[in-house]
Amino acid sequence: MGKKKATIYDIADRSGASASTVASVLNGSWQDRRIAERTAVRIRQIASDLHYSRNLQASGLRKARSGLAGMIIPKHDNRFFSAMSESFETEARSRGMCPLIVSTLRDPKEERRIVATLISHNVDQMFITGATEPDPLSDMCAKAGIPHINVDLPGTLAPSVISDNYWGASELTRYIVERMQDGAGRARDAVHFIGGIGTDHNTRARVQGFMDICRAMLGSADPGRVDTCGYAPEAAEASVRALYGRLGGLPAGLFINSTIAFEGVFRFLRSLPHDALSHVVIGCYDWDPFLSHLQFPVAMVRQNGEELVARAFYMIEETAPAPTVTLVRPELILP
Amino acid sequence: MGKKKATIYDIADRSGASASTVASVLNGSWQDRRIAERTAVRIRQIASDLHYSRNLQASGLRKARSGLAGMIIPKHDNRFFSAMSESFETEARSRGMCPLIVSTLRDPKEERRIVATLISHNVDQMFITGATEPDPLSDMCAKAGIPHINVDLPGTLAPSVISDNYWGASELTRYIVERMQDGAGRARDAVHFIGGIGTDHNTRARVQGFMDICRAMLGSADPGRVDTCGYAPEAAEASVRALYGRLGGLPAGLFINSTIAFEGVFRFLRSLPHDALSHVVIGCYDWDPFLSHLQFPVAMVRQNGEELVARAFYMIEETAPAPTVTLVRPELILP
DNA sequence: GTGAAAGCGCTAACAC
DNA sequence: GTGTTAGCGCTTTCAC
Repeated sequence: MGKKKATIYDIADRSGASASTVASVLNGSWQDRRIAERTAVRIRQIASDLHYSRNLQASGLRKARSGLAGMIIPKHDNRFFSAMSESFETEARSRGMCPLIVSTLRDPKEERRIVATLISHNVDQMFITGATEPDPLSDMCAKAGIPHINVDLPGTLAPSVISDNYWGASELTRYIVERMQDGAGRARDAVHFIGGIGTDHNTRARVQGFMDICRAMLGSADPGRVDTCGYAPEAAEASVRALYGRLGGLPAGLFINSTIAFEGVFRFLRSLPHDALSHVVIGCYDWDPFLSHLQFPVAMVRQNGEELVARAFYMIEETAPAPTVTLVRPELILP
Repeated sequence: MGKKKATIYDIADRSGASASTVASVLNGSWQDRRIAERTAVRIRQIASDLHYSRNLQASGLRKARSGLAGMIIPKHDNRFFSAMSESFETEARSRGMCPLIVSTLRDPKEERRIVATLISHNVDQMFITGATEPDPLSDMCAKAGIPHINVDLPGTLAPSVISDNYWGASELTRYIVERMQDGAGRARDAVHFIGGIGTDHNTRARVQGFMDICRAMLGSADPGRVDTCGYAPEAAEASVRALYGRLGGLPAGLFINSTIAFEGVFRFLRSLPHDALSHVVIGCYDWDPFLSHLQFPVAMVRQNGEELVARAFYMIEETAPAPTVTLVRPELILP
């Protein structure tokens, strides 16, 4: 059964029509060709009898396209990126394309290997999301003549659509500092930044926003209050613990840079007596539903993955887009 | 730059070799053809000068394959499925295939549409994961001659690899009941099951395990203690609240069927005085790292997505596999 | 060790 | 309204 897939020739034979007639009926171009309704119906009937399925490889080869919309992401198992995947699928499908999403595990070498594979599969466009080194990838796409765009992390060779990390961090910091001031005058009256990677573009923008607001609202911004200890929970846990030791207690405010880092911080906080937490204002850059339900309130910054993807599609469809950076505001979610 | 991609003919022209020689050098079959090392080197040099990239569409068309490993999943934005995606990618890549993962949003119609698309793209194999109606999809794959397998939810027309839900639920129930017995003799000394969909295969298996252990350990299993109220947090929250009202307090044990349902239950529990929770034993079928860090202990069942995928690959590579069901044990994670 | 030629399934230009 | 024909870029006999 169905050993060999039926082709338009099989249908042409059975129907007495020619291959091109069959093809145009089956690929939707029959209106233009003014094929008779009767012919079309007959052909479709036979096609379904034979379980015909169009061979998009052959079609694509001929048309020099594939109908595949390619996207690379760092990880599938991540709320932010998996939400982007879903938006990407929706947008791709609404354009009649099949989404092809592949993860790179943040490895620059793997990024290149995978982009090469997608190019070989003739993807019609490439979304480069969260790439550690976007420019070499842009280069590869350019050489293959494939429209492409950077998402979430910017590059210099193609348009980029990224979160407004500076704005998000500023707002979150402002929220924290305002709340802190209710109990001003105490010692340890500063806000501390924990998590992220110092060389990462997004972390840098967030630190910048954090520092600027500290300077504006508190009169000073001490770099010693920023610990970009990485994203690992263990590192973040160690970081708060050390901080707690140094200060002899919790600081007035905590800016945690990602939910993953938050996991570690939370582990430490949970070990403290309950009322130790009552005076610290906590904010987390990134969103997770469970954080809304803890014993203490947490403000969060939720990135707008959907909008990032929508804008990226919009931009990639421009002719000759300039390598500009488009910022998309995240949302501040208050407890 | 790179407007038109280079083909083997461009390289043939420049190198003086024939297209077939170039092709075999560039696709790895040159060892068999005993192409001279010198020729190979020269060709590869020119290929890289021209930024040649193999056209897998043309290659696939000719070889009647695509190099694509297809998988459908219900959702990307889900810990379990996104973890499976990562395992799937690893396995696919190690076989030299490109993973093509598409989500269906649990809509049977969309499932069929997407499977049809993947078939049109000539995927070499199809992994049908968490499909609400797997059999029609099997049918489509069979007619197209595509090896396929069901994962996570079983079908009757193809081999299936699924979690041992009965075992997982039994173990979780046993854990809960054993702990409950420490404080036995109280009223409200029963364990209640909340969440999931009664008609869903997996939920049914879990309810079965739950009931069997209740019967074995507590002497009776009251169907009134099972509320498959769906997966929505709101529904689950309403369910515990009602239960609390009926019993005049919390039951001795709670079996929450999924982390999503848990979110709702948690919302209610949090509203209770802290010591109200000290006597209830809580288990959650499914795993989320944040649940390990709550104010009260939670036992969890963690499904082994990696093993599911590994087994599925193993089975799909069998010749003429029977439509058997392979069970993979989840892991009980104690607080 | 290498080349010539046929053909994978489809589309598009042109013919009638 | 529909048929004929020439490829898309590659692989694969078969020939030498």
